[in-house]
Amino acid sequence: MKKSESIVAELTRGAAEVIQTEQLIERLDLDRPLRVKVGFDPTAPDLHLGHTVILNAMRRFQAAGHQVIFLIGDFTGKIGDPTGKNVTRKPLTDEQIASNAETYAEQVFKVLDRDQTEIRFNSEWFGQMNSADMIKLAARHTVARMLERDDFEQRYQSGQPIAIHEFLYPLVQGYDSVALEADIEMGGTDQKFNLLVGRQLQSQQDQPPQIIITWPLLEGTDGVQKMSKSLDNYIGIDEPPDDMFGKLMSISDELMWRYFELLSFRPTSELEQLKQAVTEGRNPRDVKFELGVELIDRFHGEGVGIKSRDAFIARFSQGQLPEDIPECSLPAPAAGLGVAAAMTQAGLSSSNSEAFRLIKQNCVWIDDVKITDRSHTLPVGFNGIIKVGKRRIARLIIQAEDRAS
RNA sequence: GGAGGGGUACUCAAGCGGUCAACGAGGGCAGACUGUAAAUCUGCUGGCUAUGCCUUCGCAGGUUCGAAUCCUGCCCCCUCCA
Repeated sequence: MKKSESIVAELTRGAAEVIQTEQLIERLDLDRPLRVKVGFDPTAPDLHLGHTVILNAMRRFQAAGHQVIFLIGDFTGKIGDPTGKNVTRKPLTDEQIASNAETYAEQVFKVLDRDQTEIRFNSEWFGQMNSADMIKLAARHTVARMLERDDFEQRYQSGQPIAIHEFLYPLVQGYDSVALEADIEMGGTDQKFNLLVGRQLQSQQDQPPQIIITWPLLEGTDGVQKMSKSLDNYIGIDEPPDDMFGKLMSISDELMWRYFELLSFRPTSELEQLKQAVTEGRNPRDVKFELGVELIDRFHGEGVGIKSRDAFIARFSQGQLPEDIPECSLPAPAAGLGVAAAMTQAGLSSSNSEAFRLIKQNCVWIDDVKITDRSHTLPVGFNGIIKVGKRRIARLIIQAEDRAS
């Protein structure tokens, strides 16, 4: 077995698909740093665990001595991308893109090695193209082939709109590979079509076609849909450790194994041992603790994971109050402030109506006394703990309203 | 350009002159059971200065005591034909 064959197994561990493995081996045998392109659209600057699946893969290539290209699709972002939600995405402004790109860069180097990462923007080459060039690019592909893409097909069949410009997106992304002379492009499994277009365009330009590696999309905390900010089922890598830990604990046991597989750095053999232990009666919750500790350590520093775990046990298993309760001072007239209004102003409910509903459902507690009277009023000078359900908690301080000063 | 179908709350989807803040399902929130798990069961799910009032059914007008429901114009989507 050639040297590269064993490396390939390591580099693609957990990948959904490699097109083509033989080509990858050949390319690795060239014994030069390969250009590994991964595109990110600039709409969602807050990275979540789903993004880290591919970042981990990129890091592995860096560890093997290759050049990773972090491509920000700023030009593409201005077009608007067909999203997985089958809705036409709104184009972004230059300002939004600039600030999003900055946030991206900050977060990405929590995982990637800065020295082996090339950050590029596709407006570099598309900004210079004129309409004739763009039409020439569009002439390289047919409508029928575009409609092969699964989400276009589905939207077309189900009567959802598809704007013409959306057809340009795969071509633009494919052309990025030509411009960057990518050896390898990686993406989520949903990107397969776009990645293949890159191969086609490169061949047409007499470049060796890039090797494609797709990675599974991580399910969100609901365990069904892919993790995404817009579906609010995500765990952000910048989230406070305790929140991150709590969210990880709320995933189902089944999903836990998926997270282990795609996010943990533990070797496969160790995962098998954990599964075996659960089969033999170990509480899955305790195994989930280990996952939480590992990930919190990774994003917040060694030792933080254990702290989060202990805080979690104290709060939810033993019912203690959390250590740092957010404090909220609210101004009130001399007559005091209604609980509902206070809840809304403190961000514990989204509206007064919502607050009244919560009170009606007997889940609002003030200093361990259940509130059942919706007109309950907090007097000026009040200082106490309000709990709404199990998770929302705050210290409320009611102050006299400022007189005109 | 012609013919037809359609736009309802976070999503899907009923309603087709008053009993509609709008059936049902999903999602979400809360409760029970737990391991803040899943599954299951229950309640809630437009807003407000709150037993009443206000705003919502693509947009703008109109008819009517009364419109999501009828009429007119406009916008958008889909299908077939050109």
